[in-house]
Amino acid sequence: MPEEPEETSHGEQDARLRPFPSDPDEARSLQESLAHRVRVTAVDPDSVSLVAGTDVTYSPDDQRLVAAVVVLSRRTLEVVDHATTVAEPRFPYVPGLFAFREAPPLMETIGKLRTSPDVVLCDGAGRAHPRRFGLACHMGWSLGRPTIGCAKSLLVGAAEPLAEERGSWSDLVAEGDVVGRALRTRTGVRPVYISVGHDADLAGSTRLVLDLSPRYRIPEPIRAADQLSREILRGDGDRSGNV
DNA sequence: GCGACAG
DNA sequence: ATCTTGTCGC
Repeated sequence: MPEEPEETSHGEQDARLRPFPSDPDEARSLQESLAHRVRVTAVDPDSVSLVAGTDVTYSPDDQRLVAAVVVLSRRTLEVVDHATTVAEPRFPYVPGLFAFREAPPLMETIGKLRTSPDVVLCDGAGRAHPRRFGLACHMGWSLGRPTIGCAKSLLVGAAEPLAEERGSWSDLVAEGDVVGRALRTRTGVRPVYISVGHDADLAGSTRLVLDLSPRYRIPEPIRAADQLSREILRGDGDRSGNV
């Protein structure tokens, strides 16, 4: 459900109605017109109760996908809710247009949750994007709630060198802008790349993602969504024990 | 023209 | 992303 009913241009009203065009050029111009709407707002990790992680897995022939969203307690990291959607890919993978492939099934899946997460952690980029409107921004704009992008590799820019210790970070710079941070979630392991999706800030996002990654490189909510989507794709019979 | 390119 | 288990090393 969209957010506040602000001054909206005709173009943006149109975007509300058709947020996922199937034409690549139309998709790019939509990103350009929406990038300025990303809100950077301070997020206090300690006030976050529920965090959702999202991921999508594809069948080898790319004829089927499974979108998964898992909600964990920020404090205990226990799974409190989850939902999945099986669908057919409607948009090809094109670097920079990832949202048009993954956001539709993810939005549908979030709609199936019975809980309402305070923050959504997306597997991909937020503002660290050629037009500053990656998947996490698109999700945040569509949901009207805080989102954070957490990518395993870079789409744009370069990260300043960072120390080997867990918790160290450095600026992620693209075209002269600080668009995110490289964050070391495990000592001696490649960093992950954090960027603001919507209604978040880099300082709060960095702390939150670090708190959510006590043991592995990838934060728990995204790991849980990754595992769940793979299980469903494989057609695992026994799913008992899951909340 | 060439290389890079979230998942 | 996906095809895929064990294995080497800290």
